[in-house]
Amino acid sequence: MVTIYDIAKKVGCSSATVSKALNNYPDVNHKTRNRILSFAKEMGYSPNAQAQALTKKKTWNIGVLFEVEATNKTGLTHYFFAQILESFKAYTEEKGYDLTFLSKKAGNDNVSFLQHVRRRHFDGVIIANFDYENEEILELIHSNVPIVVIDYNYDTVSSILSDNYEGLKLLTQYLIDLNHRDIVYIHGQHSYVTDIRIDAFVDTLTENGIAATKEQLLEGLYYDKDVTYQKTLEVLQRANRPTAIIFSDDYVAAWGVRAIGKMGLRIPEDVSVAGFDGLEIAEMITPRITTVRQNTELIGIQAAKRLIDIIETKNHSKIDVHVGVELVKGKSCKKHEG
Amino acid sequence: MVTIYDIAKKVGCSSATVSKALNNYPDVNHKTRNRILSFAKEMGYSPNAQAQALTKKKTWNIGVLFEVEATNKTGLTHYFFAQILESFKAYTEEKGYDLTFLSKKAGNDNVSFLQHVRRRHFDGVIIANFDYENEEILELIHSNVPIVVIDYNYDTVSSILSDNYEGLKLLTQYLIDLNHRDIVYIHGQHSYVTDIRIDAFVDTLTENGIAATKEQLLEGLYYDKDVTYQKTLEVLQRANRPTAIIFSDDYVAAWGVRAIGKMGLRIPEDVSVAGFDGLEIAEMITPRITTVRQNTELIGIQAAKRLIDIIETKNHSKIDVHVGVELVKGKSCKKHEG
DNA sequence: AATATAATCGAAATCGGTTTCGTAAACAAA
DNA sequence: TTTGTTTACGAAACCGATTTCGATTATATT
Repeated sequence: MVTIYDIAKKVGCSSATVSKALNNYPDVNHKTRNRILSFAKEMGYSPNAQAQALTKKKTWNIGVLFEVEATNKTGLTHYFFAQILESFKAYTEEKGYDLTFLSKKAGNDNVSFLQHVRRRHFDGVIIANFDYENEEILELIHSNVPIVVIDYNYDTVSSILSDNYEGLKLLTQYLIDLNHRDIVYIHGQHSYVTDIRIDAFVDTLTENGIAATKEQLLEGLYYDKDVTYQKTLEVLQRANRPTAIIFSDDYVAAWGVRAIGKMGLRIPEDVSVAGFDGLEIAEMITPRITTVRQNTELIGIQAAKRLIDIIETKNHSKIDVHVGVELVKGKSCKKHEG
Repeated sequence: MVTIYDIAKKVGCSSATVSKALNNYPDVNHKTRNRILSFAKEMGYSPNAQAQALTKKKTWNIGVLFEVEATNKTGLTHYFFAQILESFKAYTEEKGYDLTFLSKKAGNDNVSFLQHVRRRHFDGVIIANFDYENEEILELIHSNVPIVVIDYNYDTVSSILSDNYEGLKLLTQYLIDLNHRDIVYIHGQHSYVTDIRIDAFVDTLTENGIAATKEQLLEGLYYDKDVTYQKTLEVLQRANRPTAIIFSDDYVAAWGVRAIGKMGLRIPEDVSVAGFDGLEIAEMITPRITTVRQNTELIGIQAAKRLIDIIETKNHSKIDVHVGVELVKGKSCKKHEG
């Protein structure tokens, strides 16, 4: 591997001058600078990122914590978060930062997430995780590391969130406008986001003069097809079957559709169905599922912008970004003839 | 940030001794070792990975090149490759390696993939890319960096591949056994893997005494719904419509199903359909699509094993791993009554 | 008691850079 | 010619570790 010392030797100058030439310092003669630059190119010089990080105290490396332990879908294959990461990645890469996954192993020893960050000296960290109250996550959150969180809201950390209230309000109102009164919301496990959605659901019913009963809320599990399948069957077997079901997300909605089919019911004739997230899956299955699209691209970009801003300005202030949502009408909802 | 020098000062010894204690050198007294270890813990010491990499010449970092430029689906949201990466990640993390995405930017300057690797001093690189003949990829391939490639076969680099020949043979034979003769294969763009699959398709037809015509092969694009949609319509409008269609992958098969529906045809009554890869999507849509499951988990693990082996033994020999496939029968194929 | 051996430690070089500060040479101003 | 400024460069310290090798001390052997 070629070092600045090799170049210095060839050029006949000191390593200091080589470093300066490569970093555009003004106190290097044009001629020597050019000699150095051309030799560097000729010899195939690449600066050693580790050595640079050691002196500059900047690694150009962002830690990624995408661990979805609570479900059977882990980070990368989680359709929703994968999209966000994709967009986040595109933006940060453009800005020169590399993305590295955080893990609990470093070389031969086991470490906490924070220890992992300290070792690698990540410039910042992005977190998107279901288990937001995990002790190790909290340790990270309370550290002085630049952090941006997606889909959660901590007291002191900047976060990026879809307008979940608006999302569920749009969906609920849409169903109400289709004359549905008996709507069941099989929501995800409780969390900051879930509770907001539930509030929107209940509020919207109330605003329309519909008294919300506790039978209309059923706790499922995000991105868990088995739990949802069971809950769906449970709902369908009730004496008074709801006329519409809102699922926690499009993924489980797709499986809910299957459960409904198994029961010999038709969508949307017998029961209307809606999902959440705006996954491509909602569009692929038949009938196309009505859903609320979260703008994953924008979420990723905003998260990247905010994180890089914290890193580069060292201003850790909590700034929350709310990203708009959009109702996407499929073919899974129909006017209820009651 | 706490360094070994801080610990040395507290303990009253040299940094060398601290380093030795932390690295289990035998020439440190039990008592001093314990003092050092307890101080290290108390002070919250974390070794600086950059400094360690500088001396040890090992970064515990693997570069990931998952760039699917040829399609509209890039790396992470590509259902198939995301699954492989997920499993690869699990294995390498367990072994203590971190995963970092390769990019063409490093800090403020643009770099080639190889330059990026040289800067970060990745211990190894995993490549899964459609554009395997890309010049920058080739530069990487021909370097001395430990590399493992998925879904392609270079002269000198270890690769991990599904048994694609077997896969398409199973599928074709299955359709033939269902009495289909007029089968069209809308395959992906030409590549090492595609050509093998086409061979298997043609061979199997031939072995069954069916003369393969060129109308039976149509070039589509992996994971591109639009191209596939068009090609599907094209095939369906032919004077003599095929009785079965094999799509390049499950993702496009799902969209093909939609195209077929648009034409007012039923699956599998009017036309049988099959995909490839074994994505969850194949299972989610109606009817469930018959497919060939690639064992993404095993592919990821094998890739990780091979790469770590190259890294740790420094033996770069080309060793190819072939992973078995499995025919997954859905509801999309039916016996042809001719 | 004298010598050989083992146990423990630290100085210093090294990895590959960056950056401060001092200095010599070249040039301009008086 | 003398003094004052630039310009261009390099020695050396530093970032945070690892590792060699020599020195010292303690213990074992005869």
